[in-house]
Amino acid sequence: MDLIEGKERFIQAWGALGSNWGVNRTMAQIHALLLLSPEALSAENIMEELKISRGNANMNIRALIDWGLVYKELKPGERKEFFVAEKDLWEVVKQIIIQRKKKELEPMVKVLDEISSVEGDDPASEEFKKMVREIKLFSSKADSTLDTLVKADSNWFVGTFLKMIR
Amino acid sequence: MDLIEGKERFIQAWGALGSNWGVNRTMAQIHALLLLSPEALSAENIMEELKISRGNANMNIRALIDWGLVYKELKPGERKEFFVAEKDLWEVVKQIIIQRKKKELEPMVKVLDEISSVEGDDPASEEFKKMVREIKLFSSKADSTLDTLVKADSNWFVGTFLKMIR
DNA sequence: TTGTACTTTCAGAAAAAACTGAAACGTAAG
DNA sequence: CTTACGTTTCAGTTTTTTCTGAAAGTACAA
Repeated sequence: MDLIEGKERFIQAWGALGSNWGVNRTMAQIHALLLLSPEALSAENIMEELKISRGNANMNIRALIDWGLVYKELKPGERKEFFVAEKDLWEVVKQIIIQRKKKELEPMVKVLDEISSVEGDDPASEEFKKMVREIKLFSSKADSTLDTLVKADSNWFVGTFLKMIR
Repeated sequence: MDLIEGKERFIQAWGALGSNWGVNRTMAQIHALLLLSPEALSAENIMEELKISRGNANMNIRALIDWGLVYKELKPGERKEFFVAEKDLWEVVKQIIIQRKKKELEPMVKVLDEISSVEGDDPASEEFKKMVREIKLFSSKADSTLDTLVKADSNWFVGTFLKMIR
């Protein structure tokens, strides 16, 4: 397998993976391309390599920046913008956790709070409220566990964690 | 807020959450409905409550069973099949981890193995191989961490983990 | 064997998500 | 001010995903 082919395979695989992670296919492919690229790339470079339109490239690059997975880089003298990926994978995972926690877990907790106030003391209502309380408890625990995880650093994660819990 | 309304809100919210977790909206709504239901429900019950077609109900129920999130329950004397949700949320999360690890992480590791054999010792190829090795290392660690996590039991998760890592 | 009650399948329809390309916009240099 | 170079936006189109409904399949009982 040669380099071109290898890159291609990786970009495809990373794209497929991303599409299950709240990151659409193209967004993940752009990230993959940047991950493999030692130098910063311009929007044009990305459009060419992935054969996508300017609009698509621009929108997905912005989204990656919002997710904190890609950074803008301005070269002195150049008017064009260049982009580099966050290459520390633990950092990438952390960013995804942070973003998704905010976008998913927190709204869920809000709904749970609201619906825990259903009226009625019949068995069905009591049952419902009990289930809601349980889910709320679990969510809060998940929330704070993720917070702690995100504060932990890379070395701790890859090194100590495993030994500690065995 | 009354019970009907509360259930409705919960089903909507759980559906939205699921759609970001590799579980489609309807599948997650069926799971939500079953979670709230003290008794097992038939396909018909589910079709009515969620206003979906028989085909859709059937396909999503099967998928939930495949994911290990819902169980079939046969009532003696009844020909119809009934369904109950796995109600232990830690069990639910574990199942999702197991399934997604298999469907996503493992194929990724396979691709990484393949592409780590790119030929060429020019700087670009070396750079590429270095990146691939790093990603592979990270993936393996994630893989075994998740394995360990999945083996741990619910009480450990909700109780000890937090204290341990603080 | 036939009827009945239920489940499964799947082609086509509908809905949702992603992409394109061109026009509008912003900004620095001339 | 105007041109040149680059970025952003978004209406319309394409692609992908999900859903429907009817037909086919299965299994038990009479």
